[in-house]
Amino acid sequence: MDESSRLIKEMKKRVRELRAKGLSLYPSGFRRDITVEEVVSRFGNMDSNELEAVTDILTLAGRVVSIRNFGKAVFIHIKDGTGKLQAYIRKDRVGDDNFETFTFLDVGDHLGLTGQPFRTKTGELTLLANSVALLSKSQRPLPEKYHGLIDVETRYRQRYLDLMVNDSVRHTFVLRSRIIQTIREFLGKQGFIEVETPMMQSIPGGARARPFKTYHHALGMDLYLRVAPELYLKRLVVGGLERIYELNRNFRNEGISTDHNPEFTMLEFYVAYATYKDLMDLTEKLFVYLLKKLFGQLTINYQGSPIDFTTPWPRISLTDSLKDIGGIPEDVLFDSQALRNLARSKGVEVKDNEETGRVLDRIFEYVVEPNLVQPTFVVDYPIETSPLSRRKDKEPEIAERFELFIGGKEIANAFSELNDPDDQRERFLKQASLRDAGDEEALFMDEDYLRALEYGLPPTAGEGIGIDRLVMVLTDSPSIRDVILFPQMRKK
RNA sequence: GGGCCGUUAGCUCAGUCAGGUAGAGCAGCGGACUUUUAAUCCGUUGGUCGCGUGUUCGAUUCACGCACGGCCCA
Repeated sequence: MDESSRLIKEMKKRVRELRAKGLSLYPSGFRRDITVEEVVSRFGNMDSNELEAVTDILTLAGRVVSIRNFGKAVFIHIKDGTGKLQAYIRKDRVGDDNFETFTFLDVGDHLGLTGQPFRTKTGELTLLANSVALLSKSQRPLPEKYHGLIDVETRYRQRYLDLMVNDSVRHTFVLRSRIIQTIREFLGKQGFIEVETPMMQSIPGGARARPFKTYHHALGMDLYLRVAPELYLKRLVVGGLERIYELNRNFRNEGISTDHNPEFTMLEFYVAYATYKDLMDLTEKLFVYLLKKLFGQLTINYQGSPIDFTTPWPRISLTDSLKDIGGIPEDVLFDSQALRNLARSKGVEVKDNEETGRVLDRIFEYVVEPNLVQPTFVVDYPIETSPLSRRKDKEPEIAERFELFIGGKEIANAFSELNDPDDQRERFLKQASLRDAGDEEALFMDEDYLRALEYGLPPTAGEGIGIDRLVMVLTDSPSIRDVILFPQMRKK
């Protein structure tokens, strides 16, 4: 399709002609000695007179993003990884041969420049060029300079164009990197070590989710892409790694939405000799560290709503949240049939054989979750939807578990780990029967994991934080696709 | 999986209601211009109107199907 474009044909034809003339369109070896950012910081606050005294010859490089040609002089803007700078090229200064470059220069080409900084009469800091050198020829037209690239499909499929043209996109992904770096920094200071566990697993485990399946030819066996690292991380705690984390990709074979991408980044961390309550405190500390480090304040804006991370955050039980925030009457909450009827009346799809805990979950997602804009811990989940969580000693049907909600999204899920191998076996068996009944998200029995538990997992608490959703909140992005460089797309 | 919306030049968008084979700006191309910055001025090229089928003398326009995308729901 692109190949039939007249414009691209023209550009490629010109490239052939230039090559035929012996021009090097992709030369190597050009060395810049300064970035745009450094030019601005060194010379940005000097006035015209001060700049005239500057004798430094600067060498920089960047992509040409605009050209204003005056015949015997040209203004261009170049953009490098640090910013945008204007350059002024006069024929009488760079010489006739060098100035020839502008007979074939396109927006999109990479250019190397040497020259001195000065201020134009409109006051813009500009490089007065001594010489120019083509560093890399563009053979395709760039999106328009004023409106930029808007088409979301092109932005996702050809993210490099999006990054080139839309500055806020670059900012979002720089911030994403800083968020992840700061999390690692925090965890390191807290005595955690980072580990890497298999992404290809013969028994996918650790979360209720349908896995992707693949095949290893040499081993002759099926493998699954992991839906969570959880079971491997807890094996490591059995082995004596008491504070560990993994920050990497999970894969879930489910629908795509503004909050879901099939591959997504998850932080999971485990602390031996701790409970889920300790993790609530640690989570608050982590967020305060992040917010202060990144923004210098604890308040941000998400999609028009202020979010205040000042601690402590409210802790509310699942049932209280359904009553007080969701407006579900108490008598309905504890009446399985009434609950199903209510769910259906609200348009929530409920299967007949579905556990009551799952029904509660779905109603929660519908009536409570969107309202949890400020950071909120929801605690006390039913054991039946928490097959890897420890029971509360005094309420064995309730798990020692919390989920954290921010901006109406589930950001984290944590619990005191179930370390009783016999109870865990029972839970796996329950899941296996769900799987037999057709529940493709139910957990697989994992004998090897049970064996590890039989050696003794210390009392441990573990937490998972969805990094993509966290980045959404911190970068004010409405869709997960805005924080994943190459979101999953259908093949075109 | 369902509903709604979208797909027109390289990019950003009109036009479609009411059928008669399509326009603008930017970009491109030719020309002028040595402090412009959405440069300006003169001239000019460029389209499988997402794909297919149907209705019609005639379809970018109407109908149906499909593809891709977006939002909402599941």
